[in-house]
Amino acid sequence: MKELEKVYNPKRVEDKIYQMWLDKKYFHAIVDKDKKPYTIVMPPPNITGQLHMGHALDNTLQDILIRYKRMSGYSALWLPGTDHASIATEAKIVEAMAKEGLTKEDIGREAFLERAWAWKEKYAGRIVEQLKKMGVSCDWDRQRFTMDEGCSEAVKEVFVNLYNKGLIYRGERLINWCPHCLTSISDAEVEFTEQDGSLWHIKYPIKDSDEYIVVATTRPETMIGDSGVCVAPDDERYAHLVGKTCILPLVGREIPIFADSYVEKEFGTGAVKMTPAHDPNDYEVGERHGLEVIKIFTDDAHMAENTGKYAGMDRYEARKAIVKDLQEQGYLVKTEPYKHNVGTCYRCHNNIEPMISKQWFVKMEPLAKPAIEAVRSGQTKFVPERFDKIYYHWMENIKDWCISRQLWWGHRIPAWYCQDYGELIVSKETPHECPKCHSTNLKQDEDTLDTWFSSALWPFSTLGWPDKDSEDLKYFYPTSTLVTGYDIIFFWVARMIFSGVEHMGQTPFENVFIHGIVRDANGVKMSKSLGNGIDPLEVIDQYGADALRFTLATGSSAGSDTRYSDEKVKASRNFANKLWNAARFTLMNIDGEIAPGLPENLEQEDKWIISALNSTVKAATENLDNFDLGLAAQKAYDFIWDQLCDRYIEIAKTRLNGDDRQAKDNVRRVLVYVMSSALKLLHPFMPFITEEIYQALPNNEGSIMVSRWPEYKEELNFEKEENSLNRIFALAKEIRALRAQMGAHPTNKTHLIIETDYADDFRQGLSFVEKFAFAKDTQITDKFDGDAKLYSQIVVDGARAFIPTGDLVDKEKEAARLSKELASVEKDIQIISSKLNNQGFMSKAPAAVVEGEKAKLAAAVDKKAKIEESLRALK
RNA sequence: GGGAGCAUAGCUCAGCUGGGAGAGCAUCUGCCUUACAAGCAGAGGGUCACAGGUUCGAGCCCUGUUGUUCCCACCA
Repeated sequence: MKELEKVYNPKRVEDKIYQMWLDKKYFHAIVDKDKKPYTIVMPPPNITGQLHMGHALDNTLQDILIRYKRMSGYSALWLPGTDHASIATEAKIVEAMAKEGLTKEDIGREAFLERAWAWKEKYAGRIVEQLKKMGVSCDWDRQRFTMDEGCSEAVKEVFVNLYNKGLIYRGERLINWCPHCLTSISDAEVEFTEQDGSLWHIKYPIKDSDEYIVVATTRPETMIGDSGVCVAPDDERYAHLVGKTCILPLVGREIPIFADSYVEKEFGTGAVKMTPAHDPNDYEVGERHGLEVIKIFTDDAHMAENTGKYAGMDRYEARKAIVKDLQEQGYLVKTEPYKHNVGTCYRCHNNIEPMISKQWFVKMEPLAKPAIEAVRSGQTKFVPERFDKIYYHWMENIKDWCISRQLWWGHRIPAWYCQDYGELIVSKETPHECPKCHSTNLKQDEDTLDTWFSSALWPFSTLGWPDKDSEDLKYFYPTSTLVTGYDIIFFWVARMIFSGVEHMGQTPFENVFIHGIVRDANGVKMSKSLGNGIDPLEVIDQYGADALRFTLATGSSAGSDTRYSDEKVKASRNFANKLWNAARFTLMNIDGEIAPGLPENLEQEDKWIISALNSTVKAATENLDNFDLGLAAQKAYDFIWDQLCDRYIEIAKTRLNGDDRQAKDNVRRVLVYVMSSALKLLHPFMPFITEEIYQALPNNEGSIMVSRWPEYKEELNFEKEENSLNRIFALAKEIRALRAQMGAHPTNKTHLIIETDYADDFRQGLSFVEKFAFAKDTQITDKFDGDAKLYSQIVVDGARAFIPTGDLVDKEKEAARLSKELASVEKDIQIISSKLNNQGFMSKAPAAVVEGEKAKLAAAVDKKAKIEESLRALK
């Protein structure tokens, strides 16, 4: 006999088991031609990151899938890694240096990178250790980093390939500039937020005239860089001014007035000042009309030297100063409050500044087309499906991707400039001389690449690409499922798809399983600034990793957000404890060896539980295959708690406490069989506790995580036994309800007579009828022949129970109860009859449904008669 | 401006291809029944947002309305 602690203690179990799994190399996937591969690449967490609920959810879902597939006989690879997160990491390091009074420029690029690598060494480990606490079964031997040698090789290969195909180019464009991070960012990295602002109406005098034109703007400070005023072509108010010149107030520059359909007459004054260097729309219009591009901001969003008296001012200081000057000089017509959307940096949330700048871009259209086709043709499927629309919309309207960043931490752009004649050399290897002029005076481009440029290659760069002979790549690519949040479909998923299609000729994954975000108990998004985040590690410390995982898995469904609350985790923890005690019971009742597998002779109740297990296996497996992970978990939960614990274990006690050695042995074998299978079903969700219990059970297959997933078997369906047991449970339930109403104490056992057409079934289950109904001296008969007046009566489908009123006496309550039952059954009869009398129903409903209704009616009529009889007896 | 999701018990959410509404938590009652009080037994509680439509039959399908959340676009 083996003793377990009375309460499950995850802390004692989790680390020990995780280490065992590591030692046994169970997470390590091998290229096995006899098995089918199943591959997941982990969305690499940032090295700046700490484990948060988003990671917890994402990794729980991945671990559930990979464990399920591993147990189902796949060579299951879950490939982990971390992301260098250039902009976020660089910001952290700059911040840390600032505390020492240092800047990047003070220490130089090389020393800075040394610090960055040191940071990586320290913190990449931290997030990995935190992930392990979740119980993730990823192949740590294959762990990768976006800036490791292989991934860097892939980045260079891709850059050079795309450049040679003309899909990467360098040019001056209007880009999003973050004055705080001091780098360009891509369109996807701009977040628009609504801000309170003003719409200033400003007079621009017409040259050689007393007239003026009034423009409306939200950004008066940019007027210093204005190079035109634009009106709608069909605007009669301004038709006479088109082609004329106006004079820029405060500056005195002469700028043209022209027409373009971009302008809408109805908005503002119908006249728009044009600042091509600092507004994306103005830039486009400016291109069409050959406007001068005058850059007036410095990189940190101060007024540049060419802005005269405003030079050196911050952009918002300058705004105040300029508005004041305009007002004093009589150019300001009016100011109205105006709410508008302003682009902010997704990292630091400062207002971005559109700027004209020379950057590197990926030409997107040729890449997007086949990537759209990959999803349209079903090579990659989104789960849930509706996310494909979001994907299409983005891909179809995609603009070129600005990939260069003015940062040091990242993949340096593999481009060199000949300092003598300006020749551009793009190459994987560092060139020694200029191919044109043989000068050795070469300088590498200072910029690095967008972090997402390397993440985009993750599904194949981690498997050995660009080495096309890599065994891993051949076997594990394309990967099976990508699990990620809807918030990075654009940043990451879309870019992986077009990269996979372009460089591998094959989409990177069969399925993209999308989940939502974890919100707090009030439905508010968890965030650092709000301080409403919950630390998964603290939750694990308090309730155990299994409880957290189970909560996240059952609480979330594909594509939807989920709310975290302590109560939910507590409920999961209670479930773990329930399971633990079921195991404790099982082990307490086993001493010595027991034979493996199921016994020859199965009792009615054995068949019932086996059959119920069998159905659960089937349903839960289907759920897992459909990515309904929460449903699968719920089914395992219901089976374990309601069927196994509340019923079968109670039933099993009869034989376990009896004297029949053979019966005892049989029930033990069934118990162990059912318990083992249930543990397996639950293992992907609660890996630690299931492993701990499984290993304590006799005849186990070693570790549960490499055991065989339970299979549905037709020969284990026992419909008859399920029906008869369900009848027994129903009757016992009614009796318990009656007893509760009468306030009968469990030790107050009652005499019981059961009148039923299923007498044999009830006789077989006699011991647990008595157990569940708190009865003794039970008689089973097909015809009751006592004096009904002396009994309380309980009626269910197919059976009637009689309990001497001496035991339970309140006749009035009983009459009320029976009357209520009668009313309910009468209502049933009425509804069913009206259906059966409905011509349409009879002629159009499927035969099986009609038969079902008829059977229901017969049962209800029978029940009604019995209740009426019982009521008469009461009087 | 365009698009998507959601609306079911007090709360959080299930509800498969249409066949008489479920769970957990919370509430109330009674139980320390030798696996488990992190438990057991019982009870109450829902016009399935609203209005139409399709159907023999609608929580589920269709249309519209309202509320709510989110995504995209960015009219200066």
